[in-house]
Amino acid sequence: MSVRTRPGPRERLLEAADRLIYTHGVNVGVDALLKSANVARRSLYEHFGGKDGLIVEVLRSAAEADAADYRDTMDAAGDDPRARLLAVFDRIGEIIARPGFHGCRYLAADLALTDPGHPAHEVTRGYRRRVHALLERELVALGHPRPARAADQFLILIDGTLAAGATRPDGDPAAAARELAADLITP
Amino acid sequence: MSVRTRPGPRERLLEAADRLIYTHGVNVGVDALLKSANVARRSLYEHFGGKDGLIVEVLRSAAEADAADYRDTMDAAGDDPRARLLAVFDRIGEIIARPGFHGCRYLAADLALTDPGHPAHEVTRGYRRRVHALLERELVALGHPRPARAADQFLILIDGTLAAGATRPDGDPAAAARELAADLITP
DNA sequence: TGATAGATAGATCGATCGGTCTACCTAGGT
DNA sequence: ACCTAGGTAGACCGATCGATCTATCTATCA
Repeated sequence: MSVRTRPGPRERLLEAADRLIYTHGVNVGVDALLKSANVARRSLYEHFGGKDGLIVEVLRSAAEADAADYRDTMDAAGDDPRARLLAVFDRIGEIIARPGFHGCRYLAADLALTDPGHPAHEVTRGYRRRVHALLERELVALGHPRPARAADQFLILIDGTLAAGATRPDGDPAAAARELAADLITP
Repeated sequence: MSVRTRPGPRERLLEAADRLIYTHGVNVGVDALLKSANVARRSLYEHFGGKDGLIVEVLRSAAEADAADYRDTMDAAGDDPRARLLAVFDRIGEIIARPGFHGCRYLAADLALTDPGHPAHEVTRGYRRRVHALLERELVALGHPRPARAADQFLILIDGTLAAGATRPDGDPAAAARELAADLITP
């Protein structure tokens, strides 16, 4: 009643797995996930069917949040498509600087799950398509002659920036990539 | 005598591990490595001290070969620093198109080995420094005003290209990145 | 020829893996 | 008051993990 309802085992598992899978990789043990979430073993298999199902659901909800973050970032930058696009790299700079950052979770999942048939790949592919569409929309508004190709190039810059942030913490990869992006949208 | 001397267990293990670790990730089992190399269990621990030692040595020798590949690629492009730098992306395009390609092995290792103290990270860091130095050397020869920063940007483009090649096989990320690189070295 | 170093094969170790199962408990609805 | 659905706790399963060990074989060299 007066006590706030404790999140159910499904929510607790998603939250704990989101954190543990990012920090320890998808090969983190089921026991560690259950212990961190304070959830019974059985609940995992009831709600997600197994570890793979949990991984997929974690990626799906993270993708939802990250896509919303892209939208919010661009909306906060105003109406100018150019400013909206460049704001993405400022945001990525913040993300890289966050304690505990060590790379793009979607790329990490794709590289770690070497079975090309793993359902997680569909989730990451869908996420990239969404980001590509967000970028392309701005590039169209900007009147870019080849918006689809330019969105490809933006994604290359984003992936490269996240990789650089994970492996070469010195320097400011987001600012370096922002320069390249500015060239890309400055005729 | 007339038979070519069979490579020793160390060489066979390195070759098999290089292949299996790239295709199945660093979490591939020791048994699979031994079986693929036709090597006794004991030999692994004699030569490499353990699985981690083998991983480190595999990355080290791969880094040696890849650094040589960068040099050869640039040398084959002639003397013009601009041509030498852009040739890198043509080469990466070939690598991405190779059957079985699924991303940069060094980034995959860094993302999979979540322990920041794992000795493999030093190897990958050293490799990136070598590539950075190779690029910066050309940028200096080109008279680029900020060669170190430009080399950072080249590495971002390279990492992004490899990531795109691994996750979005459609399109031609190497060509897209080459365009950005050309802008970067065309005042 | 005999000694030695290095390789092979494989048993074995404790730990952990993902997954299934039983037993108990508790909150909500009738 | 009772039933039921969903949760917890934890034993248990076979498989696999990385690593250590013994025992045997083989090539090379003194």
